[in-house]
Amino acid sequence: MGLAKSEIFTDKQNAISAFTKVFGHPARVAILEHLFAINTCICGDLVDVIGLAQPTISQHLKELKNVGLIKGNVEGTSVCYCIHKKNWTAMKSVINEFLNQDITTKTDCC
Amino acid sequence: MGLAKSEIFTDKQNAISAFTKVFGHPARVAILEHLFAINTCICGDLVDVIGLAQPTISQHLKELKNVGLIKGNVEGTSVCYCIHKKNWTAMKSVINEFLNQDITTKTDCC
DNA sequence: TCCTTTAATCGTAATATTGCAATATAAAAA
DNA sequence: TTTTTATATTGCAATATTACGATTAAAGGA
Repeated sequence: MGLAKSEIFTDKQNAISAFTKVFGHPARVAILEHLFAINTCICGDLVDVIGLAQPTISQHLKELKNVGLIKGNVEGTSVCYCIHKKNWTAMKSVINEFLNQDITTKTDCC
Repeated sequence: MGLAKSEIFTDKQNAISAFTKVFGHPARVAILEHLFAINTCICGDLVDVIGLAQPTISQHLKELKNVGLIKGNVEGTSVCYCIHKKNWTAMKSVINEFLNQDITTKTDCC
């Protein structure tokens, strides 16, 4: 298979897994951290910062763009990427709702 | 390949991606939501609740256990699973630190 | 126009993931 | 002891992911 049966899950469950799936690779975590750390947006030097080949970085950027967490802007021969603030904030509230489920009233079974 | 070059990333980056990777499948999100919703711990009726075959659920539970987010307790012929509270809380702080990076001072490039 | 720079895309190899049928295991019940 | 119940494991097929070399595309400069 290799294909998740997403049709049997809720939209919210699929949304949570879609966002977190993108975070499920250290390169994409590193890319996002760099985008946050650098005040001005970044393009091709991600290749030097991360240490993966250019096509690999380009592929990871594409996945980040596909879920809407970054956006790119063509500037001459290079492309400037940055965090998509609005979508990042929206994603945060979805993930936080999931992470912050009430744990206190539950009794451990083991 | 299909294999992430985890050695070129920091421990924190790898930890973030390890946790979120587990959330990157709707079935595991659904399992965790159910474990949170049911006050008493749950074992095999996850198969009915989720709608995947028993070996598939068992496999997802294994992955959740491997990252330490749930724990299981054998009770007769059945196994009682529950959230590993301490590890869940620790995971939350790691993920939250990543999600809550300062976004306000950054200027959009596009 | 031709070259350089930058990034995307294509093609492909290696590996991982998802899902399930079949089977194994282990404890309780009959 | 045999049977039932509950879960884990094995094996496998289909698909996805990761990574990169080679190539392409598009803009700027010589």
